[in-house]
Amino acid sequence: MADVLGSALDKVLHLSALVSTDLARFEAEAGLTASRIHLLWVLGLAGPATQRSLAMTLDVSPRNITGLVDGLVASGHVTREPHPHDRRAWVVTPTMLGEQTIRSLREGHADLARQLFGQVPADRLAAFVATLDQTIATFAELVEDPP
Amino acid sequence: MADVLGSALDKVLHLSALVSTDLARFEAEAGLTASRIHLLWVLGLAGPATQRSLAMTLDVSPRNITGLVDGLVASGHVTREPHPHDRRAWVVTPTMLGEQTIRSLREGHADLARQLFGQVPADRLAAFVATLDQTIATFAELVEDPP
DNA sequence: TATTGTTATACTCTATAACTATA
DNA sequence: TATAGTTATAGAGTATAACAATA
Repeated sequence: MADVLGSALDKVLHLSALVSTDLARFEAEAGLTASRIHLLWVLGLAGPATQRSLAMTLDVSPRNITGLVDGLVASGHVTREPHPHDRRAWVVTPTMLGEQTIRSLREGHADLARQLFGQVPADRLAAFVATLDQTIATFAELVEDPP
Repeated sequence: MADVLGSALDKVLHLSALVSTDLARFEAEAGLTASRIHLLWVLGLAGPATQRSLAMTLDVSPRNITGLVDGLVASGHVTREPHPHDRRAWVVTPTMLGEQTIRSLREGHADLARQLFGQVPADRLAAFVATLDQTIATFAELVEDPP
């Protein structure tokens, strides 16, 4: 009964943990960490960004971004360019290596999705996604108006 | 097309991230960290355990367990008892506070599952769980026999 | 000789607070 | 006065390697 509900949640978390395992393989191969990969991913989505905007997007302190960008500059994945109109700010831009990493990140993500869900019939997959949507929406309501 | 597949994966990860947010609230309330909560959770599932077995279960170094247990002893959630038959080993056991924390952890988990999935019709939930099972099984095959 | 756990050392992620340079 | 980022400081999680005590 209520067991089915808990089991659904457990399985979502289990799948998510498995995907994290897969990411860990990528981390090892690329010599990066999860946080740095996350930053690169965001750069790939939104393009070059100031550290301030990265701090907001990643929901992390500005000081933390300094450290992450330091690491990515050292490994050659991004550069810090002067901001064209604001001499206080830096613009963080992926290098060619960074762009390449972002591409393989995307490919890995798409491959994994294809492998995981490719065999699921279309109607069942649609229902699956709809249930996820409903659940995510429910969660948003909970956060706004806790019981 | 392939977009649906990626979207399914993204949404699983999104829901998982939301659940982690919820856990963060618990962390703040209980004055604990995610790693220490994870250790307590495992103790709740399997009962008192040696540090060695905790290291294997949590897939973390023995040294790391020393630190986590140090923290949980300091906060009064667990005790280190001498192992009855092996004088090298400690047995980590929840205190009354630890047991109480484990209980509220379980309750919070069950509440969340009920809130998230309670409004989903039974047949749809069953299909959801079946899709998760299939996906998790697919992943296990991938890991054993990478493409 | 193998196992359990700790000390030593080091790196990353994270935060807050104080500060500099610039807007 | 407010904002962008860095320096200073601190704590947690993580790892490997060397070591002690015990099996």
